[in-house]
Amino acid sequence: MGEAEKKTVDLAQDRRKQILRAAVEVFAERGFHRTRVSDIARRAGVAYGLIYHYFDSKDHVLNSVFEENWGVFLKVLGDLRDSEELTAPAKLERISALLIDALQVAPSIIQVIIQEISRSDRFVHAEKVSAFTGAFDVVHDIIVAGQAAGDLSPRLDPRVAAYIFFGALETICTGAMLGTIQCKTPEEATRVKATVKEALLQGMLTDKGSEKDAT
Amino acid sequence: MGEAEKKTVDLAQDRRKQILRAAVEVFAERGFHRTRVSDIARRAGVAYGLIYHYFDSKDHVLNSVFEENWGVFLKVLGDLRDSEELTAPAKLERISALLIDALQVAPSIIQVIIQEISRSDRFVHAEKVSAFTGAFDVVHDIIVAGQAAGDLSPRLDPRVAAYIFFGALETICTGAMLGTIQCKTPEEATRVKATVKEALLQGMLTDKGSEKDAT
Amino acid sequence: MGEAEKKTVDLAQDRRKQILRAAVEVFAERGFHRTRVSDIARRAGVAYGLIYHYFDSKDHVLNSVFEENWGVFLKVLGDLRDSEELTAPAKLERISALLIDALQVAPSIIQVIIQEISRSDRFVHAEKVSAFTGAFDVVHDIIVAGQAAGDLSPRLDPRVAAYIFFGALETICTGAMLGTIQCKTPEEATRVKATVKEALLQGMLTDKGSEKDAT
Amino acid sequence: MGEAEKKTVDLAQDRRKQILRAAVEVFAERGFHRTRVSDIARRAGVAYGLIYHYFDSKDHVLNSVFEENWGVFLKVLGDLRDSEELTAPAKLERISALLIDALQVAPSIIQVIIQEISRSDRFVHAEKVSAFTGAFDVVHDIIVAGQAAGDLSPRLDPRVAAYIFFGALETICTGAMLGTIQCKTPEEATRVKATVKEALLQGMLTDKGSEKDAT
DNA sequence: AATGAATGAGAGTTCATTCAT
DNA sequence: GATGAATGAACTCTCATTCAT
Repeated sequence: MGEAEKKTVDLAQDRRKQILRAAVEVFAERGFHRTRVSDIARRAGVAYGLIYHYFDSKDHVLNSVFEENWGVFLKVLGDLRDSEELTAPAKLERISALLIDALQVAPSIIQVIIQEISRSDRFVHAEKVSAFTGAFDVVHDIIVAGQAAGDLSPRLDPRVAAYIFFGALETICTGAMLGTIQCKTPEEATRVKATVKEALLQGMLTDKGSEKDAT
Repeated sequence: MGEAEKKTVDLAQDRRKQILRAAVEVFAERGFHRTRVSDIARRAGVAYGLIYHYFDSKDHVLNSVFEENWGVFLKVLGDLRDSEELTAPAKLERISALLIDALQVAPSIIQVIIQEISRSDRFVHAEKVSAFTGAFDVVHDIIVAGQAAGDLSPRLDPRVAAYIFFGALETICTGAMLGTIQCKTPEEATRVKATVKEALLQGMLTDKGSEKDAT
Repeated sequence: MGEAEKKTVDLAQDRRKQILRAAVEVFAERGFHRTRVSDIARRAGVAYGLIYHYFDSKDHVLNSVFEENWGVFLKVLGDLRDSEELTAPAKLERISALLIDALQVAPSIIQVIIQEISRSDRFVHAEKVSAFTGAFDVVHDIIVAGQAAGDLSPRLDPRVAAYIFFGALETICTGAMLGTIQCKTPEEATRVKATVKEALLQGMLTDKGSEKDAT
Repeated sequence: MGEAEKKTVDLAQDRRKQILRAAVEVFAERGFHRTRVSDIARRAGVAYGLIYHYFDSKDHVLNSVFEENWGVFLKVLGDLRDSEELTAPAKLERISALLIDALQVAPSIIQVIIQEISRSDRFVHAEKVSAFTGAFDVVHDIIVAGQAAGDLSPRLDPRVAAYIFFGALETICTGAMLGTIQCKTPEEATRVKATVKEALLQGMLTDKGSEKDAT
């Protein structure tokens, strides 16, 4: 490939990324289905026709957002699961930290993924479900391994626990996006992480509460 | 009001309920915006024009679903908060049990509320946000009170903890609706409730895990 | 079915017919693909949305034109073939007369069918091809039978002859629609029929021409 | 003009021809309006922008196909008409032979011309009509002359007869392109020509059929 | 000459909503 | 009350054409 060709390809990739970035922004603001193709175009500063140069359809744009962002996250999750250096609780803590940090770096992307992952066409678009279940499976595996190692409570249904873990994180993302959870500065993020760790790992109870609760 | 008139009103109320029930079903199946007014009508067994006799618009139908169902739940939550007989942890446990039980009785309603509460039109429709924040505030208040009473960990940011609590329950609802969490029989429900209690209140860690984690 | 319902059905059928008539007119004038759905609507004096009440799509409108007109013609052709009272030449003559008469009664319909039967999406829309081959088969059968009875020249390839027969008629239709063949009055029609009969059955040659041509 | 310049012009002409050839192929396969400019380009192995160096528009490409192919045919037809060595029937036979032979050499070109000549845009693009009427006039003139010479039946309306003649040939072309008329090998072509001659000149009737028909 | 990114008019289709019956 | 025919705004997608490189 010559220099000139390479440059052209790069430019094309840039345009693609530019459109994708714009799409993420407007999807985050208005939601996928309230977003018109022309909204994406306007935000990207291009004609709407151009979007069809780079993507097959509006749906395809969303899918690309998923693939090119969630895929990376999934990869990291997978590596984490397979790591032998960390205990299960440490892995879970790491995952929540990852997500909360991502929230600071790229809140829109997280928002879109979280929002649209559970869109009702989920029954139709298998990729999205599998995107979700992919991450779910990792957490599920970590919990099972943690129980086997004696680090996590054997009284947890690992499947339900994985849902709880994800749900907690998802809602924090939503809160962050709504601005009802402050999570912009490193300090704020640290505070959020601490609460997640406390609530999910140590439990919300104090010893006192725990005693009373001894049913 | 004469007998005849009263009967007419009752019949009208029946029709309204009939449409609302149908709406909940199809909203649950397809999501609000993928549902056509004619879908609701077909499910209800009426002509679609009739829906405009009882509701101003399609949006209005959804709002009614919220008001007439979530409102009831909110009332119960409020009463629970104000109860002086229960500790904060017991109140939280009660709330999760309420929701999980509701999931068995009226899964569609829960699904619709959960699905649409976090929809992107939330910025537009204030009722829905307030519907959500109404419930959120209750949980928040309970957590704050629990911390004050020494029953709940003072290390929790109460706002974040409330989100975590809600998120966990929300995702369980989603899992139940997707069929990936079994929650139909009383036994299954009990098991789910137990995991929620264990994970959120006691924490996922065992003592062993807890020691290792003593950072 | 009550009177009222029946009337409603009739009115609906009327609207359908009204749209179909308008469609035939504009298809004849501009061709199918140059015709916008809104053109049909304007001609029919309705909103374009209404067309989608009665037809699934623009394609469907065309298909309906085919089915509801060509189908009738095909039926007549089939009956003609099966008639035992007429010789093959008489049947062919009858067919050409049928078409030329139809041209006076409903020129637009004939034009649309002729024009669009050979549309290039013919490879896609099997109905139209079969519409054509249906008619073709009848003529083919008549020619074969005529040869067997000794009424038609055994030197004809029946398949090619059927094409010739149809092509001659088709082009006359085109000419009539272009206005280059006068075929409006009964006298003109008679004259056209006579030439068709003369050219196709007797042949264009005179005896004199025939002798010279005796290769 | 220097050698180099001339070579450039030739190359330019080659490119033009290359595009035109590609256009004919895809027009034949998909029809003019279903063909995208990019289809032509892909088939020609050039960028679609280049087509606009050689042609003003997509329409212009089609027009060029007409002019540069039909024009040649028209010239031959004109010469044939003016020939004093052949009788009218011989001329007609020659024309049909010309077309059927062309069908073997360049079926796509014939197909495109036949298909698009009778398209609905005919009212818009005068060239195409005149292309058609040019050929029509020749046949018309030949028939009139043949009648005057006593070689062709005086009972024919020469205008209608010319249409019949053309229509027969046109449909044979269509059949050949659809593959329903075998016309590839010289033997097959001969057979087709024989049927055309028999049907149009001698007539389809046998003497027996002729007697019965003596109305 | 050659490329293909960029543009935007234009077309088909959907569906919430209105309203005459 | 009840129906569904009728309307048209809104939206996605196509593709001929232009133009900077």
